[in-house]
Order: sequence, then structure tokens, then C-alpha cells
Amino acid sequence: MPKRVDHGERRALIADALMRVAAEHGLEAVSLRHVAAEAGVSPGMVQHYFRTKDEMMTFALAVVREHSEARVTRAAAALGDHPAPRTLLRTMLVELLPLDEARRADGRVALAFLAYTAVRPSVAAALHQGTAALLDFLARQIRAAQATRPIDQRVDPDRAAVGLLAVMEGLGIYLLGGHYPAETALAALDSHLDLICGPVVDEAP
Amino acid sequence: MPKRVDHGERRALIADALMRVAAEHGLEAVSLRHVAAEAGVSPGMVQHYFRTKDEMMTFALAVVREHSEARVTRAAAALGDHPAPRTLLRTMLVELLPLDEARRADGRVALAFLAYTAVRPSVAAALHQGTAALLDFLARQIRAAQATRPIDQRVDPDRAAVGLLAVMEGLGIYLLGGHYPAETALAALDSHLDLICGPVVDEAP
DNA sequence: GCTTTTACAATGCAGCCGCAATGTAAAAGC
DNA sequence: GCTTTTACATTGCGGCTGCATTGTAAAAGC
Repeated sequence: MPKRVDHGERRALIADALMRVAAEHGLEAVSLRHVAAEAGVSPGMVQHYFRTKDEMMTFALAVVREHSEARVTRAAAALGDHPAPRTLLRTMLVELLPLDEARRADGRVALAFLAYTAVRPSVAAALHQGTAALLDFLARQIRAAQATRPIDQRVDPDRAAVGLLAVMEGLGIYLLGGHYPAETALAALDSHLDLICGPVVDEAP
Repeated sequence: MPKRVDHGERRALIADALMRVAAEHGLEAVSLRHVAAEAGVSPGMVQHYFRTKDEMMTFALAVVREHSEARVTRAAAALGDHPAPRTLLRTMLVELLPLDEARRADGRVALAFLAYTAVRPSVAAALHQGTAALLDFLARQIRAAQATRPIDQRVDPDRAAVGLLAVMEGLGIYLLGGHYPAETALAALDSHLDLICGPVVDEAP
């Protein structure tokens, strides 16, 4: 029976269990035995697929990143072929906000890993590239959204992209902490988009 | 020799050691023995002043909050009696950004506690009040800063306050992660303030 | 068919954990 | 001066940790 198992699949299964543990009790509750129990497998198996705990953590971090990437890609694809830039921006950012329990769980895990990587800079380096790519994409959409504005009302798209991503991150964190309700965060996000792109315009012909 | 010791002082001493450990190795490295060693005292003494680890953590969390509160209060006071609202806003927010090693350390600890409270909602409740007060203050300053703008260019101050605080938080996190340099964050912050308050005006008579 | 490799499971171990219990010495209160 | 209280230091215990080791059974390769 051995031999023909998909390693990546097993690792993903274990990483999923890890994320469930982390979402509920925090990363410090993540141990080989806890994760194994959550995944319904033996601790030995976890050790078989990850030689060290650190290897498992690094893999799980990558999975978290891919999760949110997949989420935003899917949401963007659902908008069809040529969505208005502002609509696309809003859709992507809202998708990353912890607005339902699934995204709250993901958010808690992401936050835990944020703190985790803050004291392990070498692990964090892999994330920089993703951030840079995202910023680049945001800046391009902002530029497109600004096309209809008078030139003197346009903000520097690169700076605006940094600000916009920061707003999303910050709103997400305050939402996770339950500091204010979802509507407050959404209203602030829309206000911010108004400032950057100009107010929404009806696009009917 | 016993009997005349300031309990609060000792607890602060221990909490400081805790924060040093947390800043360097993360909250999961915080143990009674580690903290005691960092503080240069016996583990027994730590136990004497905090009956449980949770009590110690809660106390340290409060200290973190007070630290940043004191920091921003001091920075604001240094501006004199009637600073321009926009100057006050910028000074306060910049003070909260992790721009030097001291603030980076504080930031790492704050981030760790953010993740910590995310899975312990009861502990987090105490922070909501502080956020609400800060938002209120920011909104008032934004309102004042907008006084010179044409009415149709004014943003809702309450929404703007939420967005502004979120921007600061987000920028701080990306700075801690080393995703971009300080100048990028500062430029984005200034751009954002431009959007909310209008560009800087020279105040010379 | 026999060997090798793979996929686990089980056990064990040294080290750290929070915490309780106990001991001790000095100041405070009477 | 004697008792009580306070301020620690020390020790120990049960439990959990990551990880190395060993065992076992089944498929793959020849």
C-alpha cells in the first residue's frame, strides 16, 4: 500500500490541520501532536512528511499565502473580462478583509504568522516579492481609474497603492480585534477609494 | 529588608524584561524562567509578583498600551500649545510608526500581542475603548484641518479617521516586515494626509 | 521471489514548561 | 522581644515539547 502517495497532498492535509489549530488557539498551540490529532493521523506521520517543525511552519506559511492569493484571483475572475478598475480594486480588497468566519479564521492565522515572521526575518523575505507584485498591480489599476479625473486631482498612483494596501491591512486587523463593525470598515474603505479614484460613476451607456 | 517594596515598580521591571524577550524571540519564547533571567532575578520572584503567567501577560499588555500612549502624548506636547491640526496628526501617527530600533522593538511586541489577543477575545476587550478614544480625537483634528477647504472637498471626518488609523497600522506592519523602506511609508502617509486635509499650507503671516 | 524502498506507527528521551510547596530571612506590629 | 507578615529563593512534580530511534508491513524494482 505505501509508495504511491502524493506528498504534496499529504503535506497540504497536515498544513490545513495546522491552520485550524492556529486559528483557534494561536500558533503557540501548534505542536506535532496537536496538529496530528487535528488531522486525525499519527504524530509519526507528521514527522514523516516534515522532518522538523520549522519545515512544517514554513510550508504552512506558504499555504496561507497561496490561500489568500487564490481567493483574490477567484473574486477578480468572477467580475468578468473587463471590470471597471475601481470595481476590481474594491472587490479584491474586500475579499481580503475578515468579513465572514472563514476569512476571520484565515486572518487570525495570517496575523499569527505576521508576528511569527517578525522575529524570523529570514522566513519573511519570501513575502516581500508578493507584496511588491500586489502593489504594482494596485498602482496600475489606480492609474486606470484616475484616467477620467482632471489631472490636478490625481494622486501619485504608487503612493496611493501603498496607502491603499496599508488601509486594507489595518482595517483587517481592527476588524479581527473587533474594534468596530464591518460596516465601519467598509465605509472607510469606500471613502478612501473615493479619494483616490474619484466617486463612483454610473457606467450605463 | 522586605516589606517596603513598590509592587507596581517590580511588576513594571518584570514586564520590561518580558517585552525585551518578546521583542527578540516572540511571545512564545516568554516563560517564567526566561523573563526572570532577562530581568536578572530568580524565577521565584516573578512568581511572587504574578501568581499566574496569564496575569503577567495581561499586565504586560497594559504596559505596552501605556508605552505607546505616553509616546504619542509626549510627542504631541512637544509641539507646543496650538499646533496646526495636520501637523499634530502627522506627528502623532509618525510617532507610532516603527522607524527606529526602539519603536521597532515596541512594534514587534505590539504585533505579538495583537495575535495573542486575537485568540483570547476577553483580553482584547480592554483595547477597544482606547481605539474609540483615539478615533474620536483623530476625527476632531481632521475636522479642524478641513476648516479651510471648500465644503465639497471635505471628507466625512469619522470615516477618514478610521481610514487614517488603519493606514498607520498597516504601514507599521509592512515596515516591521521590511516590505518597503521608511521613506515609502512616510510618502504614502503624507499623500494620504494631503487627501484628507488638503496639501500643506505655509502658515507664516 | 527476493531485495530495496517507501510509508507509516510506536516508543523513548532529554529538556523545558507552569505551578505548587517549602524554606528562610528580615522588617513591621504589638 | 516576640509574633506575624512580607519578600523572596529553592526544589520538585507532572505534563508537554521536538526529535531520534526502531519496528513493521506493503508496494516497486529487478
